[in-house]
Amino acid sequence: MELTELSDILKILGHPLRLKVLLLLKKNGEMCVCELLSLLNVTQPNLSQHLSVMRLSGLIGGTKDGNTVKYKLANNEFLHKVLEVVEKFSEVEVKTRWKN
Amino acid sequence: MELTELSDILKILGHPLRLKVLLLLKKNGEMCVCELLSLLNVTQPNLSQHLSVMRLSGLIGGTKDGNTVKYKLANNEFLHKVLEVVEKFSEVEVKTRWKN
DNA sequence: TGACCATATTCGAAATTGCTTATATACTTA
DNA sequence: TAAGTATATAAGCAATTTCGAATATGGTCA
Repeated sequence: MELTELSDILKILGHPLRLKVLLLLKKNGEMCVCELLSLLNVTQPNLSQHLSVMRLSGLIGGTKDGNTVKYKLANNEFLHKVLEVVEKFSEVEVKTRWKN
Repeated sequence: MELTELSDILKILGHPLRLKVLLLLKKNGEMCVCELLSLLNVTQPNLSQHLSVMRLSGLIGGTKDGNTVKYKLANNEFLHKVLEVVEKFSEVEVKTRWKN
């Protein structure tokens, strides 16, 4: 991978909300927007815009399931490795998926 | 470390010039600005500004040696781990220090 | 001292980012 | 079909980033 490609990815990780979403997706495998929305303290359009950024850059993929959209991490080894490092250094307890 | 602290660091890595500088410092241990300047295709103020950003955020440290300033990576384990991942995925041949 | 280095800082303009509010789309269900 | 739900998109604006040009600082050496 080219250096600019790597720095582009790191730049996307360089926002706390996006980083948190990626960690949640890594931990939970697949989540719909409403689940993310219930865990993160942001407005729906704001979250949607960040998801859009990550989708367009290929870091996440979304599949429509009826009325909802489920997102998961893309198959990007660099992304996964960096997220592993982040997990290791993060004290923040990334909440698991809400279960009823 | 808090998530915002981690994303702040990743944000700084999310610029190709800064990333390249950090990789060079990691590889070469210590370099003066003029060496960096000779390897990177940027103006001196531009490089200096980026160095300033990295210095202020604690990712690098500089020591004055007569007329020149030598920079090296700070002792930041998270930074080192991420850079290792970047190195692993980077096809770009990071040039070693210029020798005469 | 005065003329050079190497590096840093300042300033201003252009581009980008991040957010809010409003609206659109698309699917579901009554 | 109409109303509701989930998600996306658009428009506008403030804040931030990035860079170039100009200038400042501080050390060296003749």
